[in-house]
Amino acid sequence: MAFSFSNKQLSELLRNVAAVYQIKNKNQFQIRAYELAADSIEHSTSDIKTLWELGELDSVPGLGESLRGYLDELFSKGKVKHFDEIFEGIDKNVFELLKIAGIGPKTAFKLTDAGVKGIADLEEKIDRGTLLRKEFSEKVLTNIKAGIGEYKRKSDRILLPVAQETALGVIKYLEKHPKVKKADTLGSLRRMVSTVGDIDISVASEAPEEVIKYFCDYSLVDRVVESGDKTATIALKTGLRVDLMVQPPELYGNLLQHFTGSKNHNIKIRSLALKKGYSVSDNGVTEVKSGRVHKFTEEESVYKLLGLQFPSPELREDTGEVEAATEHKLPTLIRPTDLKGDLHTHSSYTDGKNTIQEMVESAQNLDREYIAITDHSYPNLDYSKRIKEIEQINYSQDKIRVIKGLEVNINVDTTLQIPDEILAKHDFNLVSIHTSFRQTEKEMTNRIIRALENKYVNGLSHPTGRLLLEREGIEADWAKIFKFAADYGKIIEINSFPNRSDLPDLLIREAKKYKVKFSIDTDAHHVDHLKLFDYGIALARRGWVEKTEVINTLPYSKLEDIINLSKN
DNA sequence: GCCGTTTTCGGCCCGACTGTTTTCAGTCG
Repeated sequence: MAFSFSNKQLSELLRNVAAVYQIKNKNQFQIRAYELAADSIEHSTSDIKTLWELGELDSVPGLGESLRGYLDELFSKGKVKHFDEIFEGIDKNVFELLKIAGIGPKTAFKLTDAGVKGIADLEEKIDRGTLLRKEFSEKVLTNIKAGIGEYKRKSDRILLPVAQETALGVIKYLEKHPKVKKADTLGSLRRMVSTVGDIDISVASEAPEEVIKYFCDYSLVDRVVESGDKTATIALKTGLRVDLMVQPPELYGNLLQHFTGSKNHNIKIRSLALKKGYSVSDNGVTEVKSGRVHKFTEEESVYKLLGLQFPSPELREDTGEVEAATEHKLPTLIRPTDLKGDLHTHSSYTDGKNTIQEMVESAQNLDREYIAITDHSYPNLDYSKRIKEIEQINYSQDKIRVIKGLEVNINVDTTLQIPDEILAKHDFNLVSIHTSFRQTEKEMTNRIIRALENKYVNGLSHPTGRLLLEREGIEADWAKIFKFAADYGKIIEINSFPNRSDLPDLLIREAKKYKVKFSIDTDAHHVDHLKLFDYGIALARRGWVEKTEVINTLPYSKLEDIINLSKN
């Protein structure tokens, strides 16, 4: 008898242990070990329980002998005696209160100790004034109350384009100030993570106090959370937080470097720097012995001083890029200008908003060399009419080639939604899952591989089927699917649509190991969507993808060799 | 509690801001 725990549940459990250790004033490095293990599990592409079953837990970084032992106990007995002892005397409401910004483990503990039963109860007790006492001053409670308000207004994370739009508004406002020399995004936004929790912005200026005051006066501000000499945080009316970091222009490179990488990237860089005798921060790179400070206007110089190849922001996640940069073996990442055409788009024949003609004209205006119109496999569709229309467009002009494509549903019984005779009349057929997302891993893997076995099928689109902030992706044996795709020349799509961003970056890295060929597509359902390539490119770069691994970097003439296009 | 091009012990990234703090703890990124 074994007990099941998802990666998310496991990382939450370890984070809770870390929180209680903080309350109990345990060794800070022990606390960090638990947090690092939680991060590692949360970001793992493999199911931790499956790894445990295979006896491969030691492949997970951050899981040492002790933690592997605890997980072993957890999976076999359903609980861990050591953890139960740790949690003894700790009200479980502590963990709910931690969701409020500004409340950490110690404050959460003090609040539950004072009888608080959760977030709603906390708000009520603050309003009634029953919490006011020495350890919770008026100011502290006002701050917490504002934090609760923001928690209720905002969703956990927002999609990258939404964050970018908000950030652009702030940056445009900042750039109007005469003392602002430069302004950029930082953090997860600059790394182009598909969902973003808050917005970080950098400014180069000789007059930080003036800029910070100006920032706090931004029209969409709900409240100023904090503001000091060189940084400030505001909460917008939407509940979203914006952090500002200011440094003089001669330290702007150091600032960008300090606040772009993930927490673990930064820790690794600074540890590595220490071994070389440097202390790295946004105030410069200091030679520990002499105290000499290196200031840089460009962040490239920081990495150069440390003897590292420059890692593009998208790579700075501590997933091997620091090691690769040490050996100067970072990949040459694909760029937006490398893409020659789009291989996944829809028209008004199915659920697209524009006609084929309109889609083609827009694609041509965007300098695409080709576009595949891949409408859904609706059983009642007039396929001959659609094919004829595409052929006529190709006949009438030679500026852009239109590829007759389809996006075919894979039925739950592994068959395809339409017969082979229809597929055979098209030049590019993608398959995808649009129903029954919750099959077992084994069933789903079989379903996808059966579909890819069809000789008329060229590739798999939006492979995991995830919808960010809405729906988890399917469970499947990706290693098996990637191996099959690589062996039989089937393409795995990187879907640019921001709420899909599918494959996820870590699975792209997995797929690369099997030498899978990708396509980067927009999945456009409207002419405006044809511009979404940048998000697919960003995702591919986060997955370390190079130009040569993506088939639609090829010109039409070379593409024909790969997908056997019929002459039309 | 983890980990190793200073390996099985002794280290473990760096700093800003707030509150009420006269030197620091808590929180955050």
